[in-house]
Amino acid sequence: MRMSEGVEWAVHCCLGIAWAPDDRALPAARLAAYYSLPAPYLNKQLQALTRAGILASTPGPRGGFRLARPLHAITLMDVVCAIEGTDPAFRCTEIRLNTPEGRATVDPGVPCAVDRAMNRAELAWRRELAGQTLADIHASVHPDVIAGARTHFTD
Amino acid sequence: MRMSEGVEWAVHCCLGIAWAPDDRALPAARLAAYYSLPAPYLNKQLQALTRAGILASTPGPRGGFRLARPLHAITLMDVVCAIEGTDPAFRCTEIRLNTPEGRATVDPGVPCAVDRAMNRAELAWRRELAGQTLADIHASVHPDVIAGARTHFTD
DNA sequence: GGCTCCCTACTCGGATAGTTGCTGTCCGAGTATGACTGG
DNA sequence: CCAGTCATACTCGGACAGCAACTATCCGAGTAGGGAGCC
Repeated sequence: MRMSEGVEWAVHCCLGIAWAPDDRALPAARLAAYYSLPAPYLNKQLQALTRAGILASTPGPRGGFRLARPLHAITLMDVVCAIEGTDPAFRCTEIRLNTPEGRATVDPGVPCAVDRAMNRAELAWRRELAGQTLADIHASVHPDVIAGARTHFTD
Repeated sequence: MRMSEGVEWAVHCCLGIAWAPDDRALPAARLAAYYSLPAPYLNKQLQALTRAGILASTPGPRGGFRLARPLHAITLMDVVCAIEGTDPAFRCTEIRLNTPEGRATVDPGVPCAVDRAMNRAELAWRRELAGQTLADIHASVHPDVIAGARTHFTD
């Protein structure tokens, strides 16, 4: 099980956009250059964030991305779902029904015990992600880093 | 992010092995036939469980797999780690250090805030997995299912 | 001088190849069983 | 009748293809801005 690298990029880029001046949108190319990331692929991730309603994009000259809502209203869960999708990591294929007596002895109304146990763990994971906002992460970043980003994005 | 399908197989097969008669080991082919799974690939998963010390294998005629320890001593975390590996799903690549001023402003001793937040969520997930044993799952399976499996494995 | 129109350049957006890891498969090494042979 | 030996068949174990998803990339649609031309 491996989370897409785009999630890390997405979180960092949301913070970078928050640190940029508010008066104008931040182009994807600028973000890519700042974090030394491949620009076209980063663009793809930012598009996903836009579709999820986390970012707002404006095309044309002086266009780019800006936050659709403040940092404290964006949870890590939002970002992860935007990039990775909403499907659960564990997907029960109901192999208990494939047993010789499966369809006779198993009550389809009762969910698979394995599935329930996995979902319980995944719920704890999601709950923890939903409990942390980008503002929380922002608060634990050293001010010098934020100041450095701001100057690089002001230009 | 998607968990390997082998995890589901592994948990169900551990239960199946537990339900089989204790006097002899259960061959992988028998398990595969019972759950309608591809035998060679299931064998691969069982090998992983053996390497992790969850199962014990005996080659030769009347050989097969049996539990290396009782159900209550096997957690879901054990099974997931055996199949998926121990690497965390989120792997921080420290892109914060790739910024122009990154190596100057970021203190390498302070961990990445994004990484810490993700690890916190993943820890909650692992904690929940470690808190559930196969005995717990076994307890919530209908007795008829267990009886059916036992007869099919006794033969 | 001011307004309108057009052209340019810039940006996002989705459609298109490359690569890694999971899925599925196969055959060889090793061993307990059972039969056979000799005492 | 019993013990030793051998052949056999069965099982796990690791090495080998196929496929899907992630990674990386490109080019086209759309738009704001600036300049030229006209009134």
